[in-house]
Amino acid sequence: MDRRQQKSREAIFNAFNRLLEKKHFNNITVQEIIDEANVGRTTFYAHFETKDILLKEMCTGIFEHIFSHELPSESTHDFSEAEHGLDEKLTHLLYHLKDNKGNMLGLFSGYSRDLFLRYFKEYLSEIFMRYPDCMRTDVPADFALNYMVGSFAETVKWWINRGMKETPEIITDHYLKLAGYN
Amino acid sequence: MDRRQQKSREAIFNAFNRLLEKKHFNNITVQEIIDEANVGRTTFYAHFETKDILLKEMCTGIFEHIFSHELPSESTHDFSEAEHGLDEKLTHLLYHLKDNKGNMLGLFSGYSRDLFLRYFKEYLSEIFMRYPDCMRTDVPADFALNYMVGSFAETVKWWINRGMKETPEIITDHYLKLAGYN
DNA sequence: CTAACTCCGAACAAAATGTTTGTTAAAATA
DNA sequence: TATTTTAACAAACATTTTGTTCGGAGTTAG
Repeated sequence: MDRRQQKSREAIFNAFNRLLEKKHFNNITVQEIIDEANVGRTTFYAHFETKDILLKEMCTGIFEHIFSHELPSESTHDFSEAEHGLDEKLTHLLYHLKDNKGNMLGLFSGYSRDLFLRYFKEYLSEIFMRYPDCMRTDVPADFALNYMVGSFAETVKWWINRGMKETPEIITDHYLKLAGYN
Repeated sequence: MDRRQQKSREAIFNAFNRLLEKKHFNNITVQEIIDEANVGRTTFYAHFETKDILLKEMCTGIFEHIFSHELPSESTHDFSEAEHGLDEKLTHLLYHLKDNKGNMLGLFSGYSRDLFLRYFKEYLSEIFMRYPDCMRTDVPADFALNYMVGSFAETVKWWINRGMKETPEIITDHYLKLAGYN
């Protein structure tokens, strides 16, 4: 890919991220992003059709990076997955989030956590679906999945809200306790 | 209060609600609301400073109505509360939501559920805090509260998403099962 | 009845949106 | 190296949205 494209794209992402630290997504204008990123108006629209698409692409970028470790390709020998329990997976995931905090401070700790978490849940479902054993069977399956994903996302939000003070191990432990996994 | 004010306010709420059924909050303009409500531009801004405040006032209006039954004043004799368990409270709450569906279809089933749920959770916390017994003690108290509120909100979202097919009793039962209450 | 209040439409400036145009510089290709 | 493609850019543009101001007309309440 053209080096210039990367540079522009990067500049826009960074500017957007900086703005997200200070303002809510809704109240950020394309004009502000352009000014902050110091790119031409035309350039922005050449890269991103709308502000929403910018957000979406930013999120998928993060998640594809984070979840690439968590979701090994289908071709991988299956027992390698079985080796890692759900608790290890979740802990590992939280470590990735904590590490990425610096890069994605705007999305994580800004006024737009909810948007971030909406995309987060999509990827989270993939993980939980790989652990059918931890799913309760006395309620409908999709209800159970939604409950696990939703409550974990809420847990992460709680964690982020307070500045990620606790270790990932502690959070996973608390979560799995309340989820009735232990 | 002036009857004209009520009429205008009502017209704006209804128009906003109709628009929320079709479009996401972000993509609704004040102009559209004005046109749909058939009120003057000046009138809108006389009532609501911004679009966000309009949403907030609409939500608080709903919740104050719904939760007025659920949160009796402090002066009420306490044992009347103790009579009703958490399960009955939640079921009762879900019935209110289901009844109000017609009026608040836009908020409930539109593209802006997340916004609705954010305000919802604030009121929900009030309820759960009245039932400290159902809160786990092997994790921090605020973690437990956040977990209960968050997972219930996610449950409600799931329920709404699918058109509220199940009865409130069923939903409460499923939820309390997974919350480890039974 | 009167005084205060509310609505309305029109007009307004300021800001944001999304597109077009021609030019310049960088990258890919041959 | 020379050529061609590609991207960035500033400037200008029409359009839409925002939020405010004005005077006039109708409604409400004391």
